[in-house]
Amino acid sequence: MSDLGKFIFEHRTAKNLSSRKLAELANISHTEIHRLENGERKHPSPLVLKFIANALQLPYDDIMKAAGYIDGTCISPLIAAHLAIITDLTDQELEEVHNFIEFLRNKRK
Amino acid sequence: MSDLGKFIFEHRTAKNLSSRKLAELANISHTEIHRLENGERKHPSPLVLKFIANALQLPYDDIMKAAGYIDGTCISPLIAAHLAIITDLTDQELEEVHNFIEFLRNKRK
DNA sequence: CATTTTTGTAACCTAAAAGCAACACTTTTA
DNA sequence: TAAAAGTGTTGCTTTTAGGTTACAAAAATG
Repeated sequence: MSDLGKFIFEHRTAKNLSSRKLAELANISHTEIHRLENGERKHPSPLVLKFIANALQLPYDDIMKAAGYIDGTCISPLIAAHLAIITDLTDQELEEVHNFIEFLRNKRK
Repeated sequence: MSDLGKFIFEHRTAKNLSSRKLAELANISHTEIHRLENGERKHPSPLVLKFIANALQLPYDDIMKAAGYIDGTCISPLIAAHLAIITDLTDQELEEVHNFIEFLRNKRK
């Protein structure tokens, strides 16, 4: 079973939804749900993934990640702006920042 | 012209590439480039977008954003991990981290 | 200026995504 | 326990993404 298949199946069953019921909520065919869960659909369109994410009340990015369409994590533009400060740092510099934060945290106690 | 169309056209011409040349680099047909730039393709697959991003030497997330497939900004898992770390810091501690980053940046020169 | 070469566009074709309908099997429910 | 509704699965059909070829206009080269 594919990564995306597991993702949909787990969350669907966790909500006690049949494939038909999920399909109805997502406004797609139940057949498509079945194919996605069984890895028979190689390249599903982001649109149907969005419908399914909405129906399952899950973040769109999560299902896109499960489908292998994006890697990493998506964040809001607001947080991204604050984060932009450190985006030019090297991995080693990030490591130093990491240590510094640990130092700050220990200083609390 | 669509958002994605503008995106591809601007970056292609900025690199002095013809649609045929870009298509060759991306291993897709030049017709598809044409259709994407003119907004004739409603739902392009993320796969061809990835090919084009690679050919144009641009981040995959940027073209996905232009296509409307993701919103917000995508960050690497590494940076995401560091972001998770600082969520519990106080404003004053964040200020100290900020200063520390400035210090690191100055140390480079 | 004539002739290649490049470029954008359109017509046609193929393959894959997605829907429709029917099928067997299970679980309700009266 | 028999009818009915629900569930997973499988052909078949429709639609659309993407490729191949062809063609006309523009640009380059002699």
